[in-house]
Amino acid sequence: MTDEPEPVAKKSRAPSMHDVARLAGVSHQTVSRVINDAPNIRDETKQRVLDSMEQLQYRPNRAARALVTSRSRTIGILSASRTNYGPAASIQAIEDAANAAGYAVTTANIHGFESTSIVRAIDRLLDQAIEGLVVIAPQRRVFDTLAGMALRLPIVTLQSTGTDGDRSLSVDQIMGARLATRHLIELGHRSIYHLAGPQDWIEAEARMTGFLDEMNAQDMPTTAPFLGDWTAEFGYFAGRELLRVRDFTAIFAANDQMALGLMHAIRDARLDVPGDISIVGFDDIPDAAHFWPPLTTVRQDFPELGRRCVALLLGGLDAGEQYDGIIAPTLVVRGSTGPPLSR
Amino acid sequence: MTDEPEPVAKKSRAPSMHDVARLAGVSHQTVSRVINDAPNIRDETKQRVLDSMEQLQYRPNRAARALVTSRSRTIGILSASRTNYGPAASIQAIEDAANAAGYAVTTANIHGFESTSIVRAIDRLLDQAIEGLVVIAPQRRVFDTLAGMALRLPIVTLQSTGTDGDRSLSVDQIMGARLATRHLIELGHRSIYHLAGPQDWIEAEARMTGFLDEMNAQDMPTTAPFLGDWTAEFGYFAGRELLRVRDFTAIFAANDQMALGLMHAIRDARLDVPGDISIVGFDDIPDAAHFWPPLTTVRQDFPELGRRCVALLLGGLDAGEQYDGIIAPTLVVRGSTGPPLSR
DNA sequence: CTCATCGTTGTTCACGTTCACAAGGGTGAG
DNA sequence: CTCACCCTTGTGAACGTGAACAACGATGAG
Repeated sequence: MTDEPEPVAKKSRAPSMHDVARLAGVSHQTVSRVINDAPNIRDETKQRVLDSMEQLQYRPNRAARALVTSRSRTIGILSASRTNYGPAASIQAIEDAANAAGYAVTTANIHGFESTSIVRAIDRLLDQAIEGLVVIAPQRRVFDTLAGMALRLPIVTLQSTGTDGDRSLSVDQIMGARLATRHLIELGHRSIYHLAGPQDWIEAEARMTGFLDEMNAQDMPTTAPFLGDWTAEFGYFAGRELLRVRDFTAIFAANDQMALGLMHAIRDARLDVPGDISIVGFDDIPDAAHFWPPLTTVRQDFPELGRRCVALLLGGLDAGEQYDGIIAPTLVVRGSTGPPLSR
Repeated sequence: MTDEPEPVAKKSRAPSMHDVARLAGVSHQTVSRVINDAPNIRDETKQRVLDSMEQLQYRPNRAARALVTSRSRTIGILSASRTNYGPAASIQAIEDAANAAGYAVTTANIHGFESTSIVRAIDRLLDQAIEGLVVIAPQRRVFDTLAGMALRLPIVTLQSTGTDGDRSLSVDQIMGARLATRHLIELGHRSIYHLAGPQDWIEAEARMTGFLDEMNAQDMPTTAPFLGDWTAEFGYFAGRELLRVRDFTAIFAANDQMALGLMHAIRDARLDVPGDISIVGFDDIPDAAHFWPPLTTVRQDFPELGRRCVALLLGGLDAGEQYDGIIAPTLVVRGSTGPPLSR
């Protein structure tokens, strides 16, 4: 009888193509054809295979496929400060678009600012054999490191100025900054400050450029921008510093968080926004409409950015093609801006 | 001589173990041993192999390794609303901890509330052959779906109540809610409303439970909580509705965003926070300290949560072990709460 | 001197899939 | 009737790695 050496214990391994093939009475290759829906399979055969797959709860083994095709079907994202709204929204959009195209996504976070951290992050992505790379929230240092590594990969950078050799895709930061600045000038402000982002960030640089361009175009005097770090905390600190001088009637902050901190400092000084000082932000994070006062800001369409990003990357993977790399931002006027009262 | 049939054109394929082995004059198995630092390798041999790896810029092929070991070394994260601060911070912490342990991370987003979306998301993770699953921002529906699928995987759920059969790990939501509620009561408030999160969310339910527990413990009358959707937009809407009645002096909002919207609505009604109405939030997002007024809220230590989560999951993968699944939250008192004026 | 043992290295196979090619049966034209 | 061709399916090899086992030389004990 040899009573059941392994009656049910024949488990542990997941069913493979061969198991499906055996059950369906075909060869493993036929199963493969069904999966990759190749032409020239008899309908009845195909159905029998599908039924067997269903019955066994079969799942293709991604590793085996990657091994033989030497394609990982994975996209890597290199990101910094992903708890911020912009990067988070971009990542989500990229993931969704990539998934829809049958690609998986891996992310690697950069901490701090040492270049070893950057190299390690890229290394982890390469270990995953990514087929394409998206760089979010790029800093000069990241680009330099990337250039030094001479990767043989399609790379798309988000939120850059679009002036680099790599393919890039971005909301037009310069135009956004000009919109914000022009809005303040049209309201009658003559002395406008800019609270910029960290110097290393391409995004911050572009916004600063946009600010200066517009100020110059309108023959306005400019002062050196204040360099911040994107946080509300810094905005608050910067506000307190700036208010010591108080020779301005408006501030254009390089993002919404810093604008929030600024408004906090201004209120602490018993001044009014926008009565005494107008504030403009950048990003239009979901909370911005409910700040006090509701923040005038520049809206970036992050989901659209993510979608196009994947289209560009995958298009670049399969074949070169045209693309429109610039997305126009929109100015959203809310309560934090108004004409200067005193003058 | 057979002079070099393909002198330089031998490209395209990445170098494999065999290439390294040939260069070092050893067998591929020796290379394998060096990589997995097995014992009993002569130092000189090891060094020669390392040099060859360096020279060829060799990277182990993860797919091949996964195929033969049938271990993907990948952790899956099932998340919803990841543009919010809490989930985003948790994901980042989990990734970092997982990477440090040599694991990769894949995420899948749930959109909307249809269970097909949940199934698809889990399916994508299973396609990646994940070895463990982290569920962030869990909703009842997700758990039901998960239970129905009977996965043979270690699962850790974040931010749940800890009452489920699965291993879970969370900041103690009930205690956090009680802290917030007690704070309001101690200030002298007698009529307190709760603006809760979406009904389906376990997290929202726990906060509501904490609120009701504390109110009952102190013999306070309670009214039915208002059910929201986590957004500032909804907080604003809810605020306008609640102000029609205005039979309360304080509101405990289930997260900071909704608290922000509430404060916006209160200001629009020409009322003062905290003079007329005190507001408490939950999460302590980085911006909360700069809201107007700065928000009293309950702080959750998301990074710590992520770290412990991975420790638990990986501990669970390798061997069962003890764990401390509850992290205590902290009440952060700021300007949005004070004693009731009128009474 | 011989044999067992240990440290070090090599050989062979298996993992689950796709690719290249072959084989078999049916159909139509000459 | 025969041959060429197409449609459908099967066979065998290969991808890069790790596991099991074998082999080799050196060392030490008897």
